[in-house]
Amino acid sequence: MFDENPVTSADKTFMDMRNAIVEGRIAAGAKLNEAELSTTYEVSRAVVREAINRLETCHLVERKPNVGARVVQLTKQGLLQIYQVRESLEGMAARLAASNMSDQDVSDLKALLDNHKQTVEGGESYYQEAGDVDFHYRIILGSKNQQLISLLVNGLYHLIRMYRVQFGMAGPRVSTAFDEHKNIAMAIANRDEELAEMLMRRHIMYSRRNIESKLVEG
Amino acid sequence: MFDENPVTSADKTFMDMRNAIVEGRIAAGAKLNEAELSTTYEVSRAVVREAINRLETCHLVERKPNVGARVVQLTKQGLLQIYQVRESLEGMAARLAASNMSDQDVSDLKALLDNHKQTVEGGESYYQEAGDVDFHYRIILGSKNQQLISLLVNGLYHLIRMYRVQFGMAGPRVSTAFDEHKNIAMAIANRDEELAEMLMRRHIMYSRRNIESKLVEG
DNA sequence: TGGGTCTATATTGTCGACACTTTCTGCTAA
DNA sequence: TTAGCAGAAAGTGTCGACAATATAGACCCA
Repeated sequence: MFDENPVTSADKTFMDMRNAIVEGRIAAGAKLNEAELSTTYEVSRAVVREAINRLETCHLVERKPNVGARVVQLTKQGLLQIYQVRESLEGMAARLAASNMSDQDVSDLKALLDNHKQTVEGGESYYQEAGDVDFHYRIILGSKNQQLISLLVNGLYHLIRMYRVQFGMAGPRVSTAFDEHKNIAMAIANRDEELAEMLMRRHIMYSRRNIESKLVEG
Repeated sequence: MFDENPVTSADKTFMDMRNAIVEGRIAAGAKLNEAELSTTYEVSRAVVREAINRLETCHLVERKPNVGARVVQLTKQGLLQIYQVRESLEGMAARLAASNMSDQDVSDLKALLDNHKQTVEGGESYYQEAGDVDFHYRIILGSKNQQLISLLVNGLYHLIRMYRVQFGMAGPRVSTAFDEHKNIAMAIANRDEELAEMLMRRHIMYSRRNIESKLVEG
């Protein structure tokens, strides 16, 4: 959904590694050994290094000169900081989307939610997750602000996914979240910038609180 | 101010190229030829490629597979989009700084402004620019939100500088901006989160308008 | 003359080898 | 016993060469 097809070998290695990290097959905090990875993925070290560079760009790994790269550590504090940033940026995205989305964009968004509704009623949690990501993704694109799009899509989204997957919070708040989505879409359709931003910020805030409560339990 | 000393050869090349781009010695929109750059900076192509990767990370260049990298094009629209994002992110930084800065941080900030005042009265425009960057930088750090810090410092700030330098807007609004800084610092010292955010957002908005008016003239 | 194909050239992508730095290990000496 | 210092091992940084791809230009044909 996010990425075009990988054209170069480094593209593919980057995506493979990214998925491995997001899904925890490469553990959080783990050291990345270039030689080892190059045999695993059957490419040269140069390709692995290129892939690691890009992983660093989307904040999934951290590098230290002459020492190496590690997968980021997942912490409660880190998660909350991401949600703080998300609230601000996606709130803004919703506001901009309300003024910049084309009518076509808006009806596509509604159609997405209709589709989504079916699967929610079916109760399939994976599709719920995917649907949620897709919804947010479209609003980000709808902002038509390239800087914002780049920051969120290339910069934060995979990290968010990583937290969701590894903290085991796929498909929370299913029907509630769906209603929130519907209201946001409505505000955007009405070109109500202020309301769209407010609803999006609250939507993300609720999501954060939901996660916080789970973390305290866990 | 921003960066530690370069430890590796790629670090140095990256910084050199970054300055060259920000200051326009490598023109906006220019194609980056790896072989050529490798002779210019007297390093291997691998090092140049690494540097280009990092330049891409801070949005100063764009790469296309099998084609190459170009310096970003500066457009009025792009500038406005950056300022939109800045308003949101730095507003948030100011709010977080008001709650998270240590008392020591706050007095350092005040001291900075006092120093700054002297140079403003001296009327030295270069120091004005540097002082402005430094002020904003401290508030960003004061937010203590790593994600936010990374997005702004590694992701946006050099691009902003590039616009400022190449659109020839060094040292605008000198004394006005200084007063705004003072008010923001005051709000932070009073731990008034809401006011700090609002003042910062307006400060950046004024700055944007100032630039917009210059652009229409130019 | 215009369009299209094919070749030649330039440029990026990938590779394996070597250089340098860090880290581990075992030894020496107080 | 332990602190500290070699020396070895492991890992990252850098390099030059080769492979694959895209671009530019010549040539052909309608």
